[in-house]
Amino acid sequence: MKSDSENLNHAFIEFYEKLSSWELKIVKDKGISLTLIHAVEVLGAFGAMPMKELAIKVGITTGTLTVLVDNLTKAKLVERVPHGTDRRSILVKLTEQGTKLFQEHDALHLKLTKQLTAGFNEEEVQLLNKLMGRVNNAF
Amino acid sequence: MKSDSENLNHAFIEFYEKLSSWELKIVKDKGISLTLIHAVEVLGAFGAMPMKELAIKVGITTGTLTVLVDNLTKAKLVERVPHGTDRRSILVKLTEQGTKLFQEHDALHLKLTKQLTAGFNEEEVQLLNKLMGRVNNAF
DNA sequence: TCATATAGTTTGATAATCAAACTAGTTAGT
DNA sequence: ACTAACTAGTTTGATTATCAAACTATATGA
Repeated sequence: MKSDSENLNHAFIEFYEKLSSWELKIVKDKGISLTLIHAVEVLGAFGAMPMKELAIKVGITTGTLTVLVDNLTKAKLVERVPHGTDRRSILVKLTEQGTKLFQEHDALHLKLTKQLTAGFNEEEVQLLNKLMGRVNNAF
Repeated sequence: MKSDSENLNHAFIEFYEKLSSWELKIVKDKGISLTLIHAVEVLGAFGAMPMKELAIKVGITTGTLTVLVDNLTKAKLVERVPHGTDRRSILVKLTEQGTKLFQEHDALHLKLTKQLTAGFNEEEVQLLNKLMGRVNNAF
């Protein structure tokens, strides 16, 4: 007999795996890489941030990020803006077009979320949101 | 004011992002790739399966998977076993050593899950498990 | 001031990945 | 039963992603 924690752990893993596959499929269809959309998602969710911070959040080195941001800049999705007080640092910021991409992607996520909770009533959605919020805060 | 679905959607995305970063860090520390551990996780969770099915679950082409399974085989983590009825097909199966790696990784996940739900009582863990189970089934 | 640390870039090498061609085996329609 | 169409997996050739380490410019602390 498995413990409650083990069951929840496997539910988390299953969710993560399925969401990974979904996300991978979405981005491949658009011909972009998972890392690229991940960067856009982070910038969309947290706002403009320095290279270093973005690299850590996305899970790549700053060297790799330099190339990625070069490409994103060429594609007019982000721009490099000077950091106010530290002249070594550079903020990466979504352009209008980049924000649009983020919002489109976010809309796809929302559609999926609604689909996944189609059998839920309002209270259940709120409850799950509350529990997941507590999980996220403990991260 | 955001709708309940939007809030839940963003909770899901935040959870996914954080778990991605966590997983990436774990595997980088071990010097293995995200795709490799993903394959091991899928095999550990679902059991032996044909190349094609594994490729789809992991989100890569069968060509890429051939190389990956070659490497995993060299590392004695998986083995190719004949498919019972279809001689074109090959099952990829975790070896004893591969199963051990899976279990070690799973233990890390469990530790994280327990940490994330440290503030939960037993009923809340069960409830979250039940809700996530319904979400996973709707995928 | 100067040594040390940090942010970002560049470089050179390696690993991951894909699409397309290929081989071997299966299935369906006649 | 034959053959055409399909499917599973591998190989090949090219491209892309990635890293570690060296490098430049700026910041910080003793």
